[in-house]
Amino acid sequence: MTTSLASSRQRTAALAHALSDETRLEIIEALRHGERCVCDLVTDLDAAQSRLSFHLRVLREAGLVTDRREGRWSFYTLVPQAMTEFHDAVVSLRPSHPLPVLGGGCCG
Amino acid sequence: MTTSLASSRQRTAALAHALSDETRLEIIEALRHGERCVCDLVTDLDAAQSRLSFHLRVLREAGLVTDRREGRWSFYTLVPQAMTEFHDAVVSLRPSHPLPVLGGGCCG
DNA sequence: TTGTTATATCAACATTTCTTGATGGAGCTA
DNA sequence: TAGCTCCATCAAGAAATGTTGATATAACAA
Repeated sequence: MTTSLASSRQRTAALAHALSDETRLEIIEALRHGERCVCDLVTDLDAAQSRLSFHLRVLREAGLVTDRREGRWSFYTLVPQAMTEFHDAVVSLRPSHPLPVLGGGCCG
Repeated sequence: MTTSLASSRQRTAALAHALSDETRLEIIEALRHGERCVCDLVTDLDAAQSRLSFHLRVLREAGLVTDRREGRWSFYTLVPQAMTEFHDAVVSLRPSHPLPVLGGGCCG
C-alpha cells in the first residue's frame, strides 16, 4: 500500500510550503539563535504586524515553530525536531548513486 | 549589506516552492533512480499529460531537473547539485545549539 | 501522403496565497 | 476607571497557483 508513502509526501509538501516564502525564511533565521517576541520580529524584519502574524501562523500550523504567551507578549521558538524531520525528508529525495543511465528505449 | 543573504533566501524559497507540491515530489521520487520519459511518468503517476508537463516545467525552471529530447520523447533527470544545494540551505536554517534561552525581557 | 504518438502550450476557471487596513481582546499602567 | 501596548483575526482585494480540455508541433509509421 502506498498510504504511508503518500502521507509522508503530504507532510514533506506541507513543510516545503511553509519554507517557500522569503518572509517566513527570514523569521526562521531570526529564531535560529533563540526565542523572539512578535514585537521584536516586527522591528527586525520591518514588516507589518498582521503580516507577521499571518506568517507565524503558517509556520506554527506546519509545526516548525511553537509559541508561548507571557503577559502581553507572544514568544516564538523554532522546533528543532521539525527542522530535522524536513532535513531527513530532503535527504531521502536525493538521487541514488550512481544515477543509472536509461538502458535502451522507454515506454515498454 | 544583506544583498547576498537576501538572494540566497530567494533561491531557497524558490527551491522550497518547487518541492511544495505532492505531484512534484512524486515526480522526483520517480526520477531518483534515473531518467524517465514523460510518457512513463504519465503512466506511473496516473496523471494527465498537461498536468505533468506543467509540474515538470516548474521543476525545470527551479533547476531541479533537466530535460533531453530524443526523437518523440523528452527525458527528464534529477540535477543532484540542486538537491544538494537545497539540502545545504536547510541545514543552515537549523537552530544553533544549544538553543539559548531568552534572558530577561524583550523589546529593548 | 495520411495518421498516430509524444509533448508543450494555451485558455478558462477555481482555488489558494499574500497583503493591507480595521477591529477586538487581553494585559499593563496611570 | 481610562488609555496604551501587544497580538490575533477578519474582510477585501490582488496575485499566484493548479487543473482541465483543446490546440499545435515535431517525429515517426504506414
